[in-house]
Amino acid sequence: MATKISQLKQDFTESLSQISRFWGFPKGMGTIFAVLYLSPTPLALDEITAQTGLTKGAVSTEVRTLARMGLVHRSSKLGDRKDYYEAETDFYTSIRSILKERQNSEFDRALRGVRETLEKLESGSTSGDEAEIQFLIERVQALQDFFDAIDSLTNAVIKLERLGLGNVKTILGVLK
Amino acid sequence: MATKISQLKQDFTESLSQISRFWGFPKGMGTIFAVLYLSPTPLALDEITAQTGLTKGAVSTEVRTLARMGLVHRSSKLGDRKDYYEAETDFYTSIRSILKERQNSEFDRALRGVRETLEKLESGSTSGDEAEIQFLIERVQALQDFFDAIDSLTNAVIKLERLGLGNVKTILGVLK
DNA sequence: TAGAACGTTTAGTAATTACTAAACGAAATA
DNA sequence: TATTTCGTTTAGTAATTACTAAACGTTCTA
Repeated sequence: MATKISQLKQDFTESLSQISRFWGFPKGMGTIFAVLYLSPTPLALDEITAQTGLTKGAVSTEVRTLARMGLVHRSSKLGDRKDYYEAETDFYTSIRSILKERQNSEFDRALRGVRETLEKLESGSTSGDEAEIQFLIERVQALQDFFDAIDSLTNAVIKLERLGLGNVKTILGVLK
Repeated sequence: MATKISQLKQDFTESLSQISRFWGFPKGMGTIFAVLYLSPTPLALDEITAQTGLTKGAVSTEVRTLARMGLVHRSSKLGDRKDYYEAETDFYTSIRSILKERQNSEFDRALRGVRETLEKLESGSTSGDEAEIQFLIERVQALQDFFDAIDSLTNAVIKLERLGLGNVKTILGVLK
């Protein structure tokens, strides 16, 4: 027996909401993206509110952060005051801008904190038991190295044109 | 002028808390890990509560999820009823178990949801405008491909012995 | 067997986050 | 200039999440 399109869209939207929430983004963000992603044409704010059940306010703010992350694009029609939004369909582009976005965040400040701890320890300006200081240097250094590796990997991904299956297999092959 | 060790530890711990929160884990989890990570010896539950300011209950539950993720290890001393915890220091090991952990989660269920949507669309059992169905198939398929790529990459990382800086540079070189 | 020393669970609270409803401002239209 | 049509902001509420305090069960010790 046949499934209705509307039902499928709803299921899909629900799945994307979950995924969004899982990655620490508001559920509504996933919902909005899903609706835009399944629309062949750009949608205006009101149409989004209608299809998601969220309020104008919520859609307004969340669609803005989606745009900042590069997951949706804002456009406008001549002689039409409305803003229109459409989903980015190239995820390799999206992932790059998301990662970039994250680089200037709280996260980066925290990373700097770790680096500063390390620098202070190494500069010899720390008072206390010498053996303990040596131990701390080792540990913090190891963590710092790890962060650096992640950072390199992130930058690598940012620079990639496409993160296709072929490339992934190449990576595996090289490293094995 | 000299910085006190205790001050440095506190700053470091604060940084790790932020990082933890940023990745969607409870702040306290980062705090606990930091305390363990900076300790040369395994710590008992009470010592952790003392150094973090959290309560026994909170430490008990959070240390358990840390253990499940492979970020800390539980041990015990002979003739001592206490549990002792120490931090995993090989982050490449940790990251693998975190990723594994995540694979059997809500997230995976959501992914399956997307795949099902695609299968229903492709099976021809969907009622509705044919052109629209075709459009939906394209879109959902593209997303599915993306997820598959991510999945491959994740599995690749899981299989890696070490994700050291050298390897990352190799990846970059190969893909450029 | 009573008591102490553990870790766990539970029930409730505090803090955070996601959202709503409504006021608002700016731009277009009458 | 008054009115409509848009998007944004704000102030408050609902829902979720992180945590506390205390009861609890178990195992060891006296």
